[in-house]
Amino acid sequence: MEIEKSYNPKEAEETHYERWEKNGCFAPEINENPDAVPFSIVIPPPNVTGSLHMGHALQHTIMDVLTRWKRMQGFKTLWLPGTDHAGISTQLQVTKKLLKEEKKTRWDLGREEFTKRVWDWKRQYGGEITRQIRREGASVDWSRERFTMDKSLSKAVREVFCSLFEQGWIYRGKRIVNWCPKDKTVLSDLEVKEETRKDGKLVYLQYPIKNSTRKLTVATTRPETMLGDSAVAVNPKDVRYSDLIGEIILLPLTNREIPIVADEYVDAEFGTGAVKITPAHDPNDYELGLRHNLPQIVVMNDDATMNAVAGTDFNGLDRYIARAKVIEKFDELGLLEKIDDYEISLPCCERCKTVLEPILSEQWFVKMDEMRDIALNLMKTENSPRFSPEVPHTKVYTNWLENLKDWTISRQLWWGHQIPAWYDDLGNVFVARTFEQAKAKAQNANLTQDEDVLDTWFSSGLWAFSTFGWNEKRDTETRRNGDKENVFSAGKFLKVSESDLDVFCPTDVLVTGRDIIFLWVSRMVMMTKKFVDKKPFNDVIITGTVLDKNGQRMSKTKGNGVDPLDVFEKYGVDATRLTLAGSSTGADFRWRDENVEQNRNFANKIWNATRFCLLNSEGAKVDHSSLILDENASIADKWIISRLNKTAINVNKELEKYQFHTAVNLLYHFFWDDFCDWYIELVKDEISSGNLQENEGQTTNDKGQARTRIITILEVALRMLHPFMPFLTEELWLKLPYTSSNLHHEAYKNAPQTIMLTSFPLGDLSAIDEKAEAEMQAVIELISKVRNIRAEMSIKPSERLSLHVSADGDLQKVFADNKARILKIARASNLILSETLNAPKASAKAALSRGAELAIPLEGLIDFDKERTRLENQVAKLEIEGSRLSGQLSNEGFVKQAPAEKVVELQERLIEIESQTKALNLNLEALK
RNA sequence: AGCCGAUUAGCUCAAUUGGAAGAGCAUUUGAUUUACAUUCAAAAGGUUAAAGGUUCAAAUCCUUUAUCGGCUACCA
Repeated sequence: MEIEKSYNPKEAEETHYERWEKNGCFAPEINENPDAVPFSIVIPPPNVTGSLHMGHALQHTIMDVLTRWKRMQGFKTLWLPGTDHAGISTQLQVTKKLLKEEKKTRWDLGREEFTKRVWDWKRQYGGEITRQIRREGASVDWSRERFTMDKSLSKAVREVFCSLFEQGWIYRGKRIVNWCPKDKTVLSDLEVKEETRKDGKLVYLQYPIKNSTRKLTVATTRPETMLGDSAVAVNPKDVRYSDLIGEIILLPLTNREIPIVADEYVDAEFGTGAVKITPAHDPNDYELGLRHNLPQIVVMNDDATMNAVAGTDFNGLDRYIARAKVIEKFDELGLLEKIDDYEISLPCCERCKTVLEPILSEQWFVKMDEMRDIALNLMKTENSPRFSPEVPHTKVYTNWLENLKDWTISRQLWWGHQIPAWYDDLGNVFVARTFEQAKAKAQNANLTQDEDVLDTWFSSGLWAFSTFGWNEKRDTETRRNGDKENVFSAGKFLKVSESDLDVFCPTDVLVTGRDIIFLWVSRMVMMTKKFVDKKPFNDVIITGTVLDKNGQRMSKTKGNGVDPLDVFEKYGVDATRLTLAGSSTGADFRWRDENVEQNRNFANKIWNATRFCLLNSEGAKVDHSSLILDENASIADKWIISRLNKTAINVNKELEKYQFHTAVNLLYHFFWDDFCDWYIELVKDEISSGNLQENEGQTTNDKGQARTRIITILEVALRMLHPFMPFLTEELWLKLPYTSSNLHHEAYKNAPQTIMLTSFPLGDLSAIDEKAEAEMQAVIELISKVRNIRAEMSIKPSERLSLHVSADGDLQKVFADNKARILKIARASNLILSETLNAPKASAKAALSRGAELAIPLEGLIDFDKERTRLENQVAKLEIEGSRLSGQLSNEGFVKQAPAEKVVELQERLIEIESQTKALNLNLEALK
C-alpha cells in the first residue's frame, strides 16, 4: 500500500466532510434504531454577519466532540445549526454598503426596499459563517439549519409576543432608557458597556433662590441637562439646607421656577449635597421625579442635539456644544462656581461605542418579575441548568436574576421582527398575531403598524424550541424542501410521528461563553419553561476565553485576533481542534501556535504509526476477537490491551464530566507513549520484515495474528480519537484492511462505511490486567535504567552491553519471557539472570523495584569517580524521600487516622527505598 | 463600591472528594542501516505569590496582604 511519509491534512479535510454530509451522517435519521435515546444540542447561532473566531472554534469543537461521541454510542443525535439575524450589526453592515456604493441612506430607500436589500445581502454574504462551520468538521445537521427570521421562527416570535402581551407580561410605557444617538435606537441594559474616562469634569453651578440673595450650588457632569431641570433635591437630614426645603429656584437660562425638594436619595456627603433633578434625562432623577410629582422635560432630540424646549439659544446644538455654552453662559452670569477634574464612567453603546444618553422614551418592555421567578425556581428546586464549571457561574447567574430589571425589547431599526402592534388614528394599540386579527379588533379602523422591531435576543431566547417547529403543524416545515435528496436514502427515514420538539427538547447541553449567560442563557430558560413547560437544556458548559499570547482578549480593534482559518491552513483542522479541546474546561488560556504545532506533530505520529502497521499488514485485518487474549499471551499484549481498555474507560468517564482536556491527555499519552514508544517497539520484530515469512521460532500464523492484533488496537485507538480528530481518523481508518460498515455500531449498519458511525470504545473492565501492567512496568524500569546508565556513563549506542540482573523467581521469569525484546530495545547482547547479583567490580549498577538489581560490566569503559557520583546522587534522592516517609510513618496521628491502604502504601514504598538504598550503598562500598 | 476568579518549573498549563507536585514547549547531552527529525533516548528545572491558621496530612480548606483579570451596580 502506498502511503505518504507525513500527514497532509488538506486532502482529508476536503473530501470527508462533503461525503459525510451527502450521506446524511449528521442527521439523526441515520440512526436505524427506533428505540435510540436522543441526544441534542442547539448551536448558539452566530451572527449572520459574523465570521469564525477562536471562541466559536473552541465552542464548536466541544459541541462536536460531544455530538460525535454520543453518536458513536448509538444515540439518536442532533446538533442543530443556524444563524442569528443580528439586528443592529446587520443593519449597520448594509447601511455602510449602501452609503459606499450608492451614496444613499436607508431613508432614501424606504423600509420595504431597505429590508429587501438586507435579505439580498444575507443571501449573498450570510453563508460565510456556515461555510466556516463546515470547515471545522462540525457534524451539524444542515437539513435542519435555521435562521432567526425564518418564517416559522418569526411566527413563534409573534406568538410569544402576543401571548405575553395578553398576560400583561409585555407592556408599553415611558421610561428612562439607554439611547444611542448614533444608531438612533434604544438598547437594553445588557447592551450597555461602561467606559471609564479620566478627563471628566464636575461642574459646579449656582442656582439663585427666589426672594433671597442666597444661591444653591449643584454639581453636575452634564451641565446641558440643566435646561430640563425640574427641581433641586437635598437630603432631609442635611442641616445646611433644611431651611431651603420648599423654597423656589429661579432656573438660569430658562424662565422657569423650580422647587427645592427633600429626598433620602441625596447623599449629603457628595458634591455640594444638593442635586439638580432632570427627570427626563436621568434614571434616578426620573424615580425621584415620580415621588415628588415633578414635570418631565425632554430637552434633547434623538441625535443628541438639543430641541426647542431647551430654548432658542440651544435649539439644534449638539449636546457637547450645548454643554460648553451652558458653562459659558453661567460664567457670564457669574454663576459658575468652579470646575473640578473628575474621573467618570460613561455608558456606551456596545456596538458603536457612542456615549449613550439616558432619555425618557416610550418603549416596549418585558416585565421580569414572573420571568425571574421561573428561572430562580428552576435553579432552586432542580439546580437547573447545571453549570459546568459550577463555580462561579451558578452563583453569578442567581445573583443577576435576583436583581433583574424589566427588559427593553423594542428597537428603532428596520431589520428584525417588526412588533405586531398596530395603532389607530387615536393612538389606541392593537396587538395581534396578524394584521387581519388586528383589523378585526380595531373594527377596521385605519391602522399603522408599530415601526419598531424586537431586540434580537428576544428571538434568540426562543431558539431552544422555535427551531424544533414549535407552534407549527407537525411534520411540515421542520424539514426543508430539497434537502431530502441530500440525505442518505438507503437508511430508513423515521416516519416523523412525533415532532422534533418532543424528541429533542430539552436539549442535553448548551455550550457557550460567559458573555451571553444573561443575554441568552437566562432568557432561554425563562422562555422555554414558559412556553413549552420544559427546560431548554440540562447542562450548560461555559467555555473560557481564548486570549492572545500576552494574555489580552482578542479583539478586532486591537488587531490581536488569531484567525482559526489561518491556523487550520497552517497546522490542520484536527490539530487545532485537539488544542482547543485540550484546554481545561472553563478556564481562560493564552493562544500559542506552539501548542498547535505539538498537536500537528501528534497527528503526524498517528499517521506514521498507522503507516507502520499498514506496511506490515499482509495477512492482517481488523478483527476485534484478536483482542481477547488467552493465558499464554505475551506480557506486552496483555499490557497494551489492559492499557487500551483502561484508557477507554477513563476517556468516557472524563467526557461524562466534560473534562475534555483530561480525555485528550489520556489519549495523547496512550497513543504516543504506550502504543508508539513501547508497544510498537516491543513487537516490531514480530510483525515487521515486510512479508509473511517466518521469523525464528515464529509461524506465519503467529505473525498474522500479531499483525491483526496491532492493527485492531490501532483501530480502537482511532475510534477513540475520532471525536477530537475526525478528518485524520477517517482518512486512516478507511485505509485499514477490511474496514467496512460491518464495523459500524448496530444502529448504523446500513450506512456507507465511515469511522464516525463505528461504536465508541467503552472499555472492558475485565480486560484490565494489573498483573501484566506491573510486570510490564518492571520491564520498562529495567530498560530505562539501562538507558540511564548508557547516557550518564557516555557509552556509545553501538556498544552492545551485557546485562546482569538479580531478581526473585517471579521477576526473573518476567525478564526471561521478554528477553529478546529487552535485548533489542536496550541494545544489549546478553541478559544474565540470577538470584543474587554476580558481576565484576567494574560495573555500573542500579537498584530496581522489588529488590532487583542491575549491573552492567564496563571493563575499560567505566570511570569510577563518575560511577560513585552517580550512585551517590541516587542514594541522596532516595534518602530525601525515605526520611520524609519515615517521618510520616512515625507520626502516630497519621498511622491511626489515615486510611489503612494509604499507610500500607507508604510502608511498602519505604521498604522499597530502604532496600534500594542498601543495595546502592553496598555497591558504593565496593568501589572504595 | 460590591461580587467572583487567578497567582504552581524559564514559558503555556494540569493535578478527580485534602493523601508521594505532573505534561508540553524551551534548555543541556547523546542518537540518523528507522513507521515517524513533525523522530528517539537521557538530564536538569518547584519553599505551589506572601504571611498566618485548621489538620496526622494542604497547591487544595479558613483569615489577611499583594498583583492581575472578569462581572455587576453606581457616583448627581
